[in-house]
Amino acid sequence: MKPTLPETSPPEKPAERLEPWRKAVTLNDVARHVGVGTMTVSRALNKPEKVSTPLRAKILKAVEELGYVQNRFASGLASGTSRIIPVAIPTLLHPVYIPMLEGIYSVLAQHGYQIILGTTEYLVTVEEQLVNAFLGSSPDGLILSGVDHSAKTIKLLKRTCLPVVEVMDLTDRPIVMNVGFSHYEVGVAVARYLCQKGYQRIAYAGTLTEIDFRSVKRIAGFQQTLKDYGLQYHFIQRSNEPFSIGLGAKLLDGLLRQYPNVEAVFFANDDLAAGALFECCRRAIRVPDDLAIMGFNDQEIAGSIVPAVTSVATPRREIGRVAAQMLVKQLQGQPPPDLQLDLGFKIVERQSTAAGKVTSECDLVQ
Amino acid sequence: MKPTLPETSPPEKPAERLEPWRKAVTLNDVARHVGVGTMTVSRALNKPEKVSTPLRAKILKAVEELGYVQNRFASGLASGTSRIIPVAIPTLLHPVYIPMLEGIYSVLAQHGYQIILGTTEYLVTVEEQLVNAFLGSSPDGLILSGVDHSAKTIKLLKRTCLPVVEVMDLTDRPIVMNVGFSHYEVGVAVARYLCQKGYQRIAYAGTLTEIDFRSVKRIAGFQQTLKDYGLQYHFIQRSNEPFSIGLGAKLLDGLLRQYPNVEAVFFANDDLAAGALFECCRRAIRVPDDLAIMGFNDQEIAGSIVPAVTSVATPRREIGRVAAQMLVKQLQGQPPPDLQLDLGFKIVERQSTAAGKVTSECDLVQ
DNA sequence: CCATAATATGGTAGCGCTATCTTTCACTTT
DNA sequence: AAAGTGAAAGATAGCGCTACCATATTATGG
Repeated sequence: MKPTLPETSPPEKPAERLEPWRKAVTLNDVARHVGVGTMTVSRALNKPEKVSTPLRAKILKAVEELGYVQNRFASGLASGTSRIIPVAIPTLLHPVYIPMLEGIYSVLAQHGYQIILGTTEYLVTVEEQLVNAFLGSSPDGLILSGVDHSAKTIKLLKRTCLPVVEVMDLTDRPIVMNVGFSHYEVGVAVARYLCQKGYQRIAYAGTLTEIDFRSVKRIAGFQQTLKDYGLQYHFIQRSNEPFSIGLGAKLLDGLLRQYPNVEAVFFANDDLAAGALFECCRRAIRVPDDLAIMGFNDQEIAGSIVPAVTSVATPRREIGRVAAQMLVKQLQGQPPPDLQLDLGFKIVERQSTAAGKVTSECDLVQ
Repeated sequence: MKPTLPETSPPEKPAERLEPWRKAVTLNDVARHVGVGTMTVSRALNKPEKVSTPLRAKILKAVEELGYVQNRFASGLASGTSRIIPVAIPTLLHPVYIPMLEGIYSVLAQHGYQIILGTTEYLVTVEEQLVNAFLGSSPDGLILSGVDHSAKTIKLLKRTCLPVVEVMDLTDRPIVMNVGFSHYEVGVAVARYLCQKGYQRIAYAGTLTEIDFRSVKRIAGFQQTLKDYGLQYHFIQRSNEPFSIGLGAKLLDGLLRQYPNVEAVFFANDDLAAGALFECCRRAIRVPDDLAIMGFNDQEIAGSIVPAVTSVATPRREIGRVAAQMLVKQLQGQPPPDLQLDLGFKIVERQSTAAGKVTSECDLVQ
């Protein structure tokens, strides 16, 4: 993955339309066709109640006939509201952000907003450029993944005074709004869960463990809690390759090599956990008897695989939906009562760690 | 006598910015700050070679200081080119379209285009509305998934004379450009493959088998080929639930109930195949000895699961990249030599069907 | 040293739309 | 019947930017 992103000045040739480039139908065309003023057509489209029913019918008919499509640029320029919400996610390569995106889309589309998509590749510098590019389309609001941004990004956003929602994580100082859950607390909860299960030699395995702020926070909570439980050796198996099932096997391999008598591993996501599980299968390592495996995000594979993998259910789609709803409310002039929402998470216990005592289905945290 | 007005759609309140809404910095602000004309600033930003180096430096510094961000709306309005490419995919719920989206994004972002995202939910009517909305942002081009559209959509697109790329499927009559592979041929190839393996009682299992045009085509090729091989009974197991691993188990269950002595199943995608495989595991059905399973798309899970699942590798990311590249070329005024590209597919043989004779790794088709 | 051509900058007119104000006119009200 | 009312439609002025053309400045040649 290379972090090349919307360059500010890629001076390409002027865009050329296909040959018989026909000018788009304008409001004026419709107005003349019906024999009314442009404002009347504009109103008929945007504020139907302000135009008499028969006239409106005639106008709508003409719109249909001529194939008129409102030019959002002109409309946006004139009215100062674009109905565009850019959304920045870390990457499209990791399936975890898709449900969130879907949640956002489902709400925003319903309210007539268009979303502009961008990825940060987990880099605040890329995010900075991205936000800059986003602001160029006079958005009505923004949704950013994560709460860690460059100072410049924050300054830029604060100055615009636009409603911004930061999602997937929590922060003390949200730019405006914030919906997510605490990754630190996930680390704490998982470590506590594994300790209470009686495991002593516990490891974490993941990718991008240095640049993905959220995984950094999970690791921090995880390590701190292990320390609190008196376990001194908290092994972190790292990799910088992109997430994938196959990588789970590699991580497991590296882990076993350096920490042969590990008892339980917390993987940074379920794909990795699944890959590790498949590898255990090949190596005849029994799960959970020889090795307990725990995943993160409660993706579908966690529950389907045999043995099913204990995971941390995170409300990704819900986060997207709630974030979009907050934004819409805000834009409708009804600021939501809470500018910050902690949607929490749950440990979903399954067979991959069920060797111990407790076997409750869920363990609500937060 | 004015009668009551039937509302068309509830127009929301005008979007309101957060309280101290500060007007954005404009070109003019920068120009005044530097003490030059607006055109000079505009040029310094867009056509750097047209402005003397010292002046440009001064201007860029002012831009930086004031935090100026070009208003793409105004720019688009004035220049007639927006650097926006809307992309329509069927759904965000199915992981298969994400790599394609990623491919598109990686290329377009590099060239400074922004993408507006929309989903059609596999419905041409929704696509029609979506395209309409898309056209409102004076896009420089469009990317649509699939080649089947409503007459109105086609008319609308043809009239705009915009470069459109239809992806993921092939058609005789592309609107402009077309990148994908033949789903009918996939059906043919899979049926032929299974027949040649010696299977006789062969079934297809999938979802949205009636409205997803691409799966309809695969089924058609599949059925026709089975018929050609003299196999009369081609069982199609259908469901309308969204794709998921869990659904694979359900489909398998229904299938076995109605067609107990089935020998081989072609699933509409690898998630379904994986779900079926897990179910086989639970029921102690041996794969491939009792039942051969084949997937589609060659998602990562197909190769990782045990036993690994034979699948059809489809160049999804590549399709996205190529489509975006064609579009960019077209917009740079260098129309690509071929307006249609068949990127083909491969059958990747793995253990889930390896009972037969052939064990070649790949089988290039088309 | 002036004609001639570059080159560098500024001025102006919209792009298509909506906010805002103004006009028109049917219908009340007194 | 004159004045008042409010709804419906029109006229006008930009939104912030770039295309285009005009102008100022400097470079080149004879």
